[in-house]
Amino acid sequence: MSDNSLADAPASEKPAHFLQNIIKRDLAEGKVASISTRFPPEPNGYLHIGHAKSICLNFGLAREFGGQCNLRFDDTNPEKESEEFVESIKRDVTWLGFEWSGDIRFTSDYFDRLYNWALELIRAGKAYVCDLSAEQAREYRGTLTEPGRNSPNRDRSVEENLALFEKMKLGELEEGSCSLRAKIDMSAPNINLRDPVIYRIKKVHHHHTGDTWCVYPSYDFAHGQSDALEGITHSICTLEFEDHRPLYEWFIENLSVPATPKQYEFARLNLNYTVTSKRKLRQLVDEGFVDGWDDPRMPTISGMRRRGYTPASLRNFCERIGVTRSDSVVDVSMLEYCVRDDLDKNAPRAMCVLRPLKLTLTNYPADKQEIFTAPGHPNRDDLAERELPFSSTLYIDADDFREEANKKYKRLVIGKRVRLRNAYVIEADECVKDDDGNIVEVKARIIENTVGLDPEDGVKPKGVIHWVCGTNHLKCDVRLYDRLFSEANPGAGGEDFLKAINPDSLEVLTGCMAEPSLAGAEAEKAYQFEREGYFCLDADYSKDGKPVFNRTIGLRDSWAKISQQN
RNA sequence: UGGGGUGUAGCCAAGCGGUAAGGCAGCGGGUUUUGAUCCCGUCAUGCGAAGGUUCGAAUCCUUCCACCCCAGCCA
Repeated sequence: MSDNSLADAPASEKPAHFLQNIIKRDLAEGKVASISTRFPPEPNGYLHIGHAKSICLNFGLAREFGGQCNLRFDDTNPEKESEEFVESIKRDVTWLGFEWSGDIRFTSDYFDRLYNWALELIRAGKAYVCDLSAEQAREYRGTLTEPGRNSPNRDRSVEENLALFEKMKLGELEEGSCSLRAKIDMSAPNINLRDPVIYRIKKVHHHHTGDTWCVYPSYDFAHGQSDALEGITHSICTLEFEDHRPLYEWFIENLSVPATPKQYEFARLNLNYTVTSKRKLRQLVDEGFVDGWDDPRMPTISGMRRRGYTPASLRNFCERIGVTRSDSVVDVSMLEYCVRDDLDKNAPRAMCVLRPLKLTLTNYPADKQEIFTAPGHPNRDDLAERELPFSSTLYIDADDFREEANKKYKRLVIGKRVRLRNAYVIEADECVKDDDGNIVEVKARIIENTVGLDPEDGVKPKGVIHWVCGTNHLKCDVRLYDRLFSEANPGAGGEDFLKAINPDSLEVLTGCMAEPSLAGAEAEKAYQFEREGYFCLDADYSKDGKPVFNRTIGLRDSWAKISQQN
């Protein structure tokens, strides 16, 4: 008879999302032999957490199904694009852990072929040069509820169109004086089909093609054909492009393209208490609300990297939020969970006192020093142990001492005991105050024979606090970050999103004291400062030999809730 | 008021005619030399609403409602 030994539920796998299902079906039905996707950023800003979702999706799908994924810079608008952005994007994709197939692609590499396809359209009578100004074109386009009217130039001869387009290309016509439009249907209910502009004159230097061109293709004209050139099978974009799909398909059907890519849309990522719009992020940078695109408070990939987020935590986050077609706003706690999850498992532990308070051990010889060893991680023995110097003068965190407190407070209180992490149990006797009544020193006694042991008298300490040696520690600054916006949906209801900026998003602590082992900290490498949170050295802020640590995220803090209730 | 989409818990999200997965957050408890981690429990008589079909509906049909996107020579 069968037993239940195998009846345990198989590790429940994440259910496939709609794009995985489409790909499985296409592969099974033989529609495609293998898949090709692409991540197509415009190099006009730094990548943010929303792009991470797209990157994980496109590269992830290719990896999962044994296909390929290209990195393509969609650089059809030289006015906004630059090499700086190209470089940052390459760095971010690589850092996230993905590798693009073959060489990096640029839509601008296809400008010649795109131009020829424009000629093909003109010759077929499916495109024309329109002399309407931008304002006039808007009037002719109609509205959401009214059909548009045909441009007066709609029926120009092929020859004339060819000649005019040639002049556009040669730079003989002024910017804005005319454009090349696809001849589709000015009364189409889908406004994108009302004779969309496919080429415009821009006498602008291009970061990749220099001054070769003074006409540039529009996104709609360039994207699908670029996909076709690269043999992209599944062209994945965000929901707002859904209305463009008929146009995408119109070009593919009406042009002699080498392949027939298909477009699919998914919902972009929204995170509460965060803005994910290049325009807004650029504004924060340009107007000095943050230190730059990679300010640790920014939701950019470079900012998060500097803050201490790990590639694995971001990938895991993108995996957990799912891929659907419904608009959604993910709670930041989901992201925070992912970083803590990764860092808890992998970050070596260390002690750092953020707000030092002198602790004198009155029964410990002033000339004595011990060295304790502490594990690198409470449940991993593959991480190196650390050495902790100990002497009669120590520093503890000011928050960890109170003259008196109720029983919920499990730290140091006069007359009570507490465990110094990895060292002795101590008991506080008195504290010293300055003229203003501020506590400046605590005097305590060690309880003998309590390193690794409970007190022999049976009076166990209720809590554990961290500390650092008074004579042998590393001085450092610590930057504590809070959310950049104090409203869940910055800019909601037509408000200026800048009004939702959290004035306390940054707190710089100076005079912090860390255990000596942290002297060897490397930038971006995560440490858990025990009882505080996860931190990493910031190479840019650290100068003059004084290390500066960024707090990636604090530990979950159930004490905060308890203490606020009282 | 045209076209295109989307509605399952506070948030994300499975489900595709057989009686509401999972995760995050929350709440309760246990372990603990991190008030962390970890572990256990709890959390939708309900699937935007109302009708209808069916033995049976989140799943099918009808109507309605809400929200998002589109009128750049931006992407």
